[in-house]
Amino acid sequence: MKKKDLILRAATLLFAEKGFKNTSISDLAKATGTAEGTIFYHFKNKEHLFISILKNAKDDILREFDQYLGQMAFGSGLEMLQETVSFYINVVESMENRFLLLHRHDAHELARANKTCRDHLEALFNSLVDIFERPIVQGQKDGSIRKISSRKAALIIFAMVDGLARLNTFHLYDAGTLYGELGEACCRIVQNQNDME
Amino acid sequence: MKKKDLILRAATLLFAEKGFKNTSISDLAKATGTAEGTIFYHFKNKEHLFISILKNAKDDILREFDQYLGQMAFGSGLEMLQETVSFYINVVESMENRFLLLHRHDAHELARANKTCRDHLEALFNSLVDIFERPIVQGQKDGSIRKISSRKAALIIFAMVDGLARLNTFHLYDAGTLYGELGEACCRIVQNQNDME
DNA sequence: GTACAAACTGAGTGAGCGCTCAGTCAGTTT
DNA sequence: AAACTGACTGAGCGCTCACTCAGTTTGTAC
Repeated sequence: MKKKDLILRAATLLFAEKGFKNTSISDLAKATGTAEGTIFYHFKNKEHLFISILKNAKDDILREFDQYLGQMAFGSGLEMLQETVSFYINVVESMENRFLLLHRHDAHELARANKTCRDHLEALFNSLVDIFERPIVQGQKDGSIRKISSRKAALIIFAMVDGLARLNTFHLYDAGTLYGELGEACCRIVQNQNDME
Repeated sequence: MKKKDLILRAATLLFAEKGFKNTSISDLAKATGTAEGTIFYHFKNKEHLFISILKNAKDDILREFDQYLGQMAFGSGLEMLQETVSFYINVVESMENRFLLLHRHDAHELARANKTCRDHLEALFNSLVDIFERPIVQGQKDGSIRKISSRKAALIIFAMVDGLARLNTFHLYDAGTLYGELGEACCRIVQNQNDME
């Protein structure tokens, strides 16, 4: 079971770095020190290999959030939201190649043709939005967050946080310098304020 | 000069729809009713063709904003920002294939290896952020927008608006239902409020 | 009508691709 | 020791790709 894991690990890196189409089986074989045939012994074809990686990435990402958010206790929903946002940013950085896989177009392309792939992607997307929705719902109970559609607020915050993370990934802007403003922006979007209509 | 334009137009569509790597010269020749050789007569190679398209897309997008924002007058910077956001959303939809070109990973990939491509992409990115920064600066003059780094605020709003537009493009969520909340979120992020520190 | 260049053609080329398959080999079972 | 198993190999197949080039057509000036 050694080579199979080697292949999975190397493929995650290469697909994230160079893309699915731009990574050839021969690249993968060289990177792992295996024969090309070995790759097809373990995975039916290149597409199935990609889906295995996608599934792993999904599980890894969600496990990371479950572990962190499960052990933490928060004073208010708003506080929890703030923590979630900054943890999300950290996770994108620490699991850079997993997120690169998602931020690339490859997965979305495959999803159009392949049901399994689409299901994994949608499940992951929904779970990520869930992560932001949970603190919003709690904040609405404890009064720290105003009454709005929790799903819509979660989607907007997700779009903002993930959009910023993507700018970072593409090296268009060092998003690190924006994290302070990011937290403040989130607060302002959802928090209760007496003088607003 | 007829066939050259035909090729440019068809390539814009196909690269946006299927991606750079997934579109072959033979696809392009079929779509335009030309011979494969004609494509190489007009463009040195596939990469140069892509860069021509990228340059055109950049010019088209920026012209669109210049035309609209040049002719309009706004009551306040905050109002102008609101209008800019909703206009941005409209432009992404009406120029879907140009933005798809940017929202795909292809351009960013090429940018890593090709200086010209990187310059075009960076110029476009900076111009897009400029579009959001301008109303913020004005709003800070007329008092409708609080004192923050205008660049940082513009980046955050750009990340949010473009992130939402991308969700739409990838059909992960019908962002149309979020546009009301989007405008409100922008307001809350930047507007002056007496009871905030 | 002739001359010449620019625009265009499409069969052809070699490289690279995903994938197959007959076969090797170490380790386990009988 | 014979039979079997599962992991692994790499030459090779059919195919697609970006790109070339010798040749044809079209447009223009005299």
